[in-house]
This record gives sequence, structure tokens and C-alpha cells, in this order.
Amino acid sequence: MEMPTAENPVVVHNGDCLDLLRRLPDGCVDAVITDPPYSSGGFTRSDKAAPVAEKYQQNGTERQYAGFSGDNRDSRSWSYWCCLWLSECQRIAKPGGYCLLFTDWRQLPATTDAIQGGGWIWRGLVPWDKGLAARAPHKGYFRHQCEYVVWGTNGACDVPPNDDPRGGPWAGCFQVPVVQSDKHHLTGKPTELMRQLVKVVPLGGVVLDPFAGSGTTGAAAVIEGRRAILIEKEPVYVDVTRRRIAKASGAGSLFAGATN
Amino acid sequence: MEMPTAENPVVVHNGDCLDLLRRLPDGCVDAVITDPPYSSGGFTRSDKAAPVAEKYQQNGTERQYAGFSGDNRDSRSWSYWCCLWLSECQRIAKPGGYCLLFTDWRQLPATTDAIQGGGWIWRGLVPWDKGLAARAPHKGYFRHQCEYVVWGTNGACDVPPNDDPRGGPWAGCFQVPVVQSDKHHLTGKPTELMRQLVKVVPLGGVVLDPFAGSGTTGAAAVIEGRRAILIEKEPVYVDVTRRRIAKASGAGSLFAGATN
DNA sequence: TGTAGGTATGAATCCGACT
DNA sequence: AAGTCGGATTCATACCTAC
Repeated sequence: MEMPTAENPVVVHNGDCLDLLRRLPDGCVDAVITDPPYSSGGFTRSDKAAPVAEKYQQNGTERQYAGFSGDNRDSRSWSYWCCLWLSECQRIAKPGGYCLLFTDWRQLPATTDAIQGGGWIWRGLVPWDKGLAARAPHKGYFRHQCEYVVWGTNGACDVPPNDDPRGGPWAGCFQVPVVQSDKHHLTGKPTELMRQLVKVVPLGGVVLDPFAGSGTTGAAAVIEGRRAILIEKEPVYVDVTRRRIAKASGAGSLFAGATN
Repeated sequence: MEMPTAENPVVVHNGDCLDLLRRLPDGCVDAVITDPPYSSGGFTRSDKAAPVAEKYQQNGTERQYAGFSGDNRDSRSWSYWCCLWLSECQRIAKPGGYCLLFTDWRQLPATTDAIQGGGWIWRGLVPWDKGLAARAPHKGYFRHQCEYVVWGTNGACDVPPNDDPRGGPWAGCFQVPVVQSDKHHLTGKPTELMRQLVKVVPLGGVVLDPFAGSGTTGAAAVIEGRRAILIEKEPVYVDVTRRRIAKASGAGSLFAGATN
């Protein structure tokens, strides 16, 4: 499979995550950073089978996003499927490499099970606080204004603590509001947030995102001077991603801000 | 058992949580708000058997706290024990009443299991962001700067949505720094944080805290014009709590700030 | 370019009506 | 019928438009 280079730092593959992951060689990426389908909307089979826009967008919303697939598993199948692709990712990651998974409050416990089931060492939890605008408020509720990054490593980092080459420590809670003009997918994340996350790999390092969506992980990697392998099932989002990456690569001035 | 009144809004009981909970009548409290022992300070049995000050305080820490008990269970026993006292709490709570449980990242999945195992409906997750001062940073790590409130309700609120008497919506992420002078227990929470949490019950409502520690939940309840039933096993912390409650009750000016 | 005011939005949730 | 569907609801913020 084609790998990213210094000249062409982002490679976008169109196809099924598990199928394409199996073709990647061992130990070729520094981190897996991704936002898998949560399968958390709806309790019944038909609820889950509904198009994602019906599940996650409120009635009367003008803005339209293309649908995405893979969001219709029940809880046991979801966990099983996550273990499959997470073990594959572990094989592809270097020893000591990182795994960062987005999840919502409802799927958080299943996600911490899945990352460990996939062979990673679970190391912690980082909330992403979207702010007070995030969600329709209901009386008697605490706002659901956070999503969560479940993170772990592929084994331990085997260097003496005194000359640990890793960066950080990084923030343990991100306050980043959602900006609509920066959102190209129903579940798109702010570029600013992803720019902070890709810093877990060193400059020039490689990030793998098997559920790339509109490609924010790849755009952030380019801006921060990292490389990325992206996998996305929906052709329409592969196109969106290629356009965004081309734009981010052209914006040479942004490279100036890249730091370790 | 003695119950809190308008004149004497906080009752402190000294003894074992399960034993005392069994003596409280059905449906007598509006919310359970507590910070149970996490049992997450070590992985091995011998780690867990160490005195708490060794587990949670770093070498050279000046401030000393009295030990606390109930923090030496393995993970299965901890879950089982949580289900026991959480079911008892559910019986004691009014229909539609709240349960708010503090936990750390490591015990979060077990806590969401436990609250549901205890018969509550799990409704969400609220991070408490302690800020950057929280912990000594390590390279290659995201800071562990948050604890979490796992919250649920005792069944649904059975009033029509249009005249829902409940307050809120409340913030879905609390940014409250730890103030040493406001910390009277190794795991003590800021009074400011607890003041926000006790607002889930209406003015004059009753909060139950079966692991009261230094009594911050009770102090916050008094300040916010709520009542509280506190249970604490260690006599030394019962004394600390009684002194704090007396002080908070005397500070009449603080009552003026109480809101619904 | 700056400020003010109107509008669109949300990885939801609820309840009642229906099959 | 330990089911399914659809409409109404909510408000802080970002964004857009007008002046």
C-alpha cells in the first residue's frame, strides 16, 4: 500500500477499514487517532437502522451532511467489531505508540473495554468540552457538552525516564468550541482540537485514522508537520478529504506554526 | 433515625454506611451525592492493602491527613459492594430523585456499571476539571486533571414536560480549581463545586451523603439552603464535619446567596 | 470596520399516538 | 407488544445581516 512521504504527507484510502488495515505492514505508524461510529443513537433495532441525520440532527435543521455508515451495531456487536479493528491497529502501531479514540458519555465504558480488548494499555481519559452551546438543554439535566478521548499505548515506552524522547505532558481537558465553518461532516471535530492531538507523535511521525470522515485528522497532521494514513468508506468524504488536504498543504504559512 | 429539619438542617451519623442506610425510611431524600472510596490507587492486592496516605500522597508531601477506610477492595468486590449500598440508596431516594457519584478515570466504567446495578437510570457524565495545578506532569502523558461525576435518576420524572418543576439545565463540565485551605480530607472536594451540585435538589430539599468524609456536601447544602443526612465511619472526620457545619450554619450571610 | 439584533444549530430527550 | 414512530421542546453561542 502507498505510504505517506515528506513530499506527500497524507495518503487517503477509500474502502472498508478492516479490509484495508490488514494490508498495512507491522509497526508502520506512531499513533492511531480516530473517531469511530459510536452506534449510541437509539435503543431499538429500527432506531439504530435509521439514517444518521435522523438520529443525530434535530428536526428543522437546514444544514445537510451526507450520511455515514457503520453506526447501526448493537452493543455486543459494536464491542466485538471494535476489538477486531483495534487489534489490527495495534499490530500496525510501533511499540510504545499511541491510540486515541473519541467516544460519547454513553459509549465510554464500552470504549475503555474495547481499547483493552484490542491489546492496548488503557492510560487515561481526556474530556473535550464543547462549551455551553453544545446541546439542547433539558430541565433536570446536566448538559451533555463533552465528548471524550480514551487513550492508551501499545505496551510501555522502553526508554529511561531521564531521556524520554516523548513530548508532553499534554492538557488533560480540552476547551474547544465547535465552529460551523470548520465542520464538514455531521460528527466533524474542530481542526484546532485535532492539531493538539496529533502532537502525540513527533514531527514527521505518522498518524493512522481508519474512520477519517471529512479528514480533519489528516488536515491537522499536515498543518502540524506530521504525516497521516487515512481510511474512509464513503467516496463522497474521500473527495472532501482530498480537497481539504490539498488546501492545508498549500497553506505554507501554517507550517511555520508546527511544533513538537 | 434523626432527620434534618429547617432549624437543624444537617444530621451527621457515625457508623457503617450499609448498616445506617438500612435504618433510613423509604423515599426520604431528594438526592444522593457522594464520593465513595475509589479503590483505584493500586493494581495488586498488596498495593491496595497499603495505608491510604502511602497510596495517594507523594513522597515529601507536607500535609498529612488521617487515614480513611473502605479503600482496599479488589475490583469485583468493589462493584458488588457498590451495588449493595446503591440499591439501598435507591430505596431511600424519592421517585425521580438524583444520584451523583464521584469517580476517577480508572474506576469510571465500574462506576457506571455500579449505578445501574444499584437500580438507578444512568443519565450522564460530568467532568470536574481541576486545572493544570492538579498533578505532577509526566512526559508522554495527557494530564490526569479531571475527576468525573456519574449521575442518574431513580426512574423517570413523571410530570408533563411543560410544567417540569426541576431546575437546570446545569453545566456539563465544572472548572473548579482545588484550594488547599478548603481541603479537610485527602480526597476532599472544593465547597464551590459541591455548592453547584447540591442545586439538583430544590430549596429545602434533602441530600444524602453516605461517605461524608470531612462533610463538604453538608456544608454546601447548608450554604445553599438545602438539608443533608451525612454518614461517616471515621470518628475523627465526624468531629471535623460537625465543626464545619456549625461554622457554615453560623455564617448567616451566606444563606442570602442561596438560589434554586 | 464596528456594533446591534435576528436566526440557525445541536453524536438529544421526552411523551403521546400508533401499529 | 419488557414495540415503534414522530413531533415538540430547549437556549447559549456562532453566524449572518443590516445599519
